Amino acid sequence: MKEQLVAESVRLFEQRGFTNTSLQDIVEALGVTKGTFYYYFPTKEALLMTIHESYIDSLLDRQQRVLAQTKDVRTQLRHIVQLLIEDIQTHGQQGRVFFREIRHLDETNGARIRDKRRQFRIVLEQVIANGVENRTFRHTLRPDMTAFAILGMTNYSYQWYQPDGEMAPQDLADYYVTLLLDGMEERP
Amino acid sequence: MKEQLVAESVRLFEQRGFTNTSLQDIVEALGVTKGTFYYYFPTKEALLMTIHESYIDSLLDRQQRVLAQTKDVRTQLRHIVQLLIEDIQTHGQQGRVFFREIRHLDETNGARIRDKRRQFRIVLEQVIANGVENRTFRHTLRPDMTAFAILGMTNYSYQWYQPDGEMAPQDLADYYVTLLLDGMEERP
Amino acid sequence: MKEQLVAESVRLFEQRGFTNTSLQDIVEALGVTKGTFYYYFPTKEALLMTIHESYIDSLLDRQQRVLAQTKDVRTQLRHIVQLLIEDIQTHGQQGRVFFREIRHLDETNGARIRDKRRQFRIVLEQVIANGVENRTFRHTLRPDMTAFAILGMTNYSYQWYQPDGEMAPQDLADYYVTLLLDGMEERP
Amino acid sequence: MKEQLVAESVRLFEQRGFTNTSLQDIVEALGVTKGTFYYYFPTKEALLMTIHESYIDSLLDRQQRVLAQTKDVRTQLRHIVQLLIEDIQTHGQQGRVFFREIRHLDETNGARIRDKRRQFRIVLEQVIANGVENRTFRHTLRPDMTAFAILGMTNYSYQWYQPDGEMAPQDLADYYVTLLLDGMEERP
DNA sequence: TATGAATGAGCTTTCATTCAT
DNA sequence: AATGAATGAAAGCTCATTCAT
Repeated sequence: MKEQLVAESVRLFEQRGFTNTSLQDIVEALGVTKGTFYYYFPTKEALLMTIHESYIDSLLDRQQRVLAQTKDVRTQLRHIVQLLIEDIQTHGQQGRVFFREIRHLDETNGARIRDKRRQFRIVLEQVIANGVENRTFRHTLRPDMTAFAILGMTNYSYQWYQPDGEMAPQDLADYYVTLLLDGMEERP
Repeated sequence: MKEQLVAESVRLFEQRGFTNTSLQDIVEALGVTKGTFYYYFPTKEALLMTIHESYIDSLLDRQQRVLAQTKDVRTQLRHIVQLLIEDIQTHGQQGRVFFREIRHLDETNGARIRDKRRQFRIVLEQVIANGVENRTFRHTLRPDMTAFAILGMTNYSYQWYQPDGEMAPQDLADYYVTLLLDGMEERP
Repeated sequence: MKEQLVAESVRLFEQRGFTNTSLQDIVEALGVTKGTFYYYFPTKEALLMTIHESYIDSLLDRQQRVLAQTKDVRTQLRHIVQLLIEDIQTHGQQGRVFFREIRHLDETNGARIRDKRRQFRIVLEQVIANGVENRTFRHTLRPDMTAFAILGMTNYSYQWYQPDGEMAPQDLADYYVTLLLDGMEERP
Repeated sequence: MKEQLVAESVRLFEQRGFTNTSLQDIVEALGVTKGTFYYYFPTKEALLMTIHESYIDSLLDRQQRVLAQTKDVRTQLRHIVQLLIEDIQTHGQQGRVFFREIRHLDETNGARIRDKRRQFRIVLEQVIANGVENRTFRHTLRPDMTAFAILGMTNYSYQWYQPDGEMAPQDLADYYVTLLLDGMEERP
């Protein structure tokens, strides 16, 4: 039941937004009553927090596994981008809720999630910094802003990319990595 | 008065979000009453629409001016990125409201804004396509996804970039353009 | 309207208690809507505070006037008892709400009201102390506990005394004062 | 378990009031579940009734024993006052709940408790009436109103008297009895 | 004897909106 | 051009109670 509540909420939050989805909407969709909801969650915000935390924890976890797999920074970068893009297919709704509704967490919870997001970004920065150091990446690269650029690119995909269209997630990820590594400019 | 209402709303919407800002909050901040608000706007959503439309119209307008200035695609690309990044300093709040609250427009208005956003993107795509055609950009480039990548990168800056920090908007824009054109990889 | 809301609330709170009276009950009794209530009071508790404060302020005010009228402690005592007893007829409902529902004020408001109640008691203590000093009252009298005794006696009247019965408020007050001054014991 | 439920409830009802204490609060404080509660009590109100009835029955019982001990009305009066005052130390919480929450009993139960309270008062009235008849007490005394006065005095002590302070319960009882018998006035 | 899941009615509060003035 | 009183629908949340196990 708790899982059903989470699943249904993700669906509705993604469609209508957190504030525009009432508890009534959620429980009605499941054919239960509001009392049931409050048996499992102390507040509506706690439900949102559950969604956020499970999402970011999963990302962090998979990011760590990527790092453990290989020491090659190009491959690490590629896998992190893949991880994010392929996630759209499996957890797109949850991701969109995650990126959009963080503002509705209370101070404490918001800080906690932002902290974990920062962790993810810092790991990415470190990968880039390592690549700069071992001369895989250009020495003029700034790891921080480059990480922001990559995350902007991938996160935005949640808004427009349809994984069931002509282009497979893997292809989009590859395209982005190539774009990032080689740049736009034609070279002889 | 109408302008004051818009200005104050932008401030509040950015801080607390559209749904979490009540009309009461807005009019109280200006020391007027709700009646006043309804003299100038038929609904709360109409106010949001005003904010959205003025924002995107201004962007489209400036984008057109960029295109008129030069025919060099590299320069056009550079100026479009600059336009978006420098906008953070002057209209950051409005921008964040724009990116975040579009969902609260009604069907008609939402469609209209999305349409104008699409226009902006398509122009960017066209610039890229032109660059591909005249061999400035790599022939393997996909204009659509590349445009999305650029927009993701720049839009995300609204979330993290502090224009009053160590790095000037112009610098960030330059960094992004270089990153886009040259890529990350070290080349001999 | 605000006064009507207060008046009706006093009636209902006295009958059913504060917690058992819903806003719905109050506004329904007046034929208005809940919105109307919240136009005049920020919370239900604020309404209760209004009732409490107006009650105790009135008592304190009348107590001061009693003190100003005469310097004779016997008369002062008599008038304070009269003040409390006669109040049952005019403000019995409000009084019962006052004695009963103070617990439902929040910390700040509760403290404020308790403070004013204490003031009333301390003035009474002072009257008694003065009487002891000038040998009107027995030198073994303890002003504090005697004041509590008097207040217990009078306050309890709000629970059982029916001012429209055979005994007029003035008579009850006189009876109590005599009992207090002379005691129960038969003396030759 | 039943006794634990009662004991914990008394504690909580006294602190927060009957309506403001949820069953959840009670069972949580004991580390059991709501089902357990409903095994022992059919309703929340039944629990309140148990508290009331055990309290008043005990008072009535002790009052009867006082009467059986002596026929001297002065002593009877003294012992009844002592009984009530000393009770604060041993059953203050229960007493405060008793005086405060009777309104939350349903019609039948409320009537039953009020009836027993009346019994207690009537016995007290009878003691006074006997004293008047045998000229121990003044012939102008009205037993009914005098009983109310005494009860007001003693009951109010539950609100302010701290039995662990400087004054022992026995002392307060003695002080009150002396005040009642001798009055406040200095006599040569 | 006790649990835990679920109910449903009711609660206080919020808020966009209306409208006579 | 602006006010202030009022509305009504809906929101998040609480809680006594039920019941199969």
